[in-house]
Amino acid sequence: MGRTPPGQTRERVYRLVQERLLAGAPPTVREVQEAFGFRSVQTAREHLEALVAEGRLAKMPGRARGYRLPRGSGRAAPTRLVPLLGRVPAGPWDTAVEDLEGYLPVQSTRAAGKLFALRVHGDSMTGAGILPGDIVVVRRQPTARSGDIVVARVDDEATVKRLRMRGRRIELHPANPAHPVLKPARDELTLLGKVIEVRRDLERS
Amino acid sequence: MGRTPPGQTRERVYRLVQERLLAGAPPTVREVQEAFGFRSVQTAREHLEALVAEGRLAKMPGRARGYRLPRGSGRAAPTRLVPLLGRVPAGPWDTAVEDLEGYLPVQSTRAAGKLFALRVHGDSMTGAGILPGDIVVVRRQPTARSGDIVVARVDDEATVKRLRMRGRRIELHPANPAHPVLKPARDELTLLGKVIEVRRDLERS
DNA sequence: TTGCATTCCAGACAAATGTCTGGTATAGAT
DNA sequence: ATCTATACCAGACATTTGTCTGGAATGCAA
Repeated sequence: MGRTPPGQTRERVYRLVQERLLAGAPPTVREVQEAFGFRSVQTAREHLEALVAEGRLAKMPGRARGYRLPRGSGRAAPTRLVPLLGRVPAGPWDTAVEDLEGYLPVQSTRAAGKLFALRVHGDSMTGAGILPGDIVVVRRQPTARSGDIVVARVDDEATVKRLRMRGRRIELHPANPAHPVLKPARDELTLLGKVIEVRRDLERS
Repeated sequence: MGRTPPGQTRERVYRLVQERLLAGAPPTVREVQEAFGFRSVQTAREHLEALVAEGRLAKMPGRARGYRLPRGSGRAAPTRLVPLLGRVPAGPWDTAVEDLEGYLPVQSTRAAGKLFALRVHGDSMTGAGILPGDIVVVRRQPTARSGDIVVARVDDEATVKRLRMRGRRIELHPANPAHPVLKPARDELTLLGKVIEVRRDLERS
């Protein structure tokens, strides 16, 4: 019947798909139909196919809930859910995955290793812009380069520090003059991983 | 045949579902079947139903791709794709949504207003742990409380500062002694929104 | 042994869902 | 007027997909 102005409904369909994608899964054609009160499935389908033709949506023909956002339009880097651990993994990796506070979505280009997240305690890295309460996303890796900010366990204590290589010696530098530089012996130190992202929530405060 | 140890395959099924959910849509039962080489659909279904019974997954019975993560298990707060803007929105909101660098997933409890993200230029907030190159997630709102970190436009220049109310006067405080406190007149200032999250990428550096 | 739980298989049914054919109505351009 | 494009409808068909029934193999405990 040509009721709504051209392109107007189209836009709302696009937004619905985007919304549903983030809610967990894209809508079915019939869900779109009902969401807009179309009396025919085909109407919803035409809008969706038009969006695909415009390049604003991608689709997997035949598959249920086959409409997606096209590549590069948001999730260029693969997104992963990373566990936010309450305590630092103590023993072997598997055992400590118990007490977690939740998960947070992280985009990582090198999604290779296992990622986890930690809440920072203490103010030893404030000079590097890492404040108490911040969350650091860590990639588990046994080594790191000088200058990297790392999470390490020294004497059963987990800390976030900047790694410095002094010849063969390892130093852990805080970014706060009130804290000392740690110079642990090799066997006192376990490198848990490298900090690849820092996050701070300012909403609940 | 009881081939794999108890719970082992279950764990991998769970991770597959989680992975697919972030990739756009949860898998179908038969996709799980094929991913693990099961020769029966039912085997995949049993693993999925077991995960639901354990409370690790939720499902919408009958619906295609009906398996989700249960509430509170990661996406307690709804996740949204937030546009990372290259420049600060100049005119009215709609016009400036053009040049964006991408989207990033953000969990927000109060998903009320519109969110956008900006890359920070300059070192005026280093004292508050916001460094040059950091990304701030901003909730668009016309007002803010004293003490909030906000994004404001002053003289066609966008800045991130801490808002202070001095009686009826508004002051924008940097967190760096090298920068001056801004005391703009009412009509020189446009409050774009409140910073609700800070992110720093340490991977590409 | 018996029982029970777990893991897996074979084959089918039924609901959900993508797709298609043919049509109406309105607006604008030629 | 004629043509074209857009927005929509009606009814169907075919595939995808969730679900079910019945069973077999393995390990563990009573």
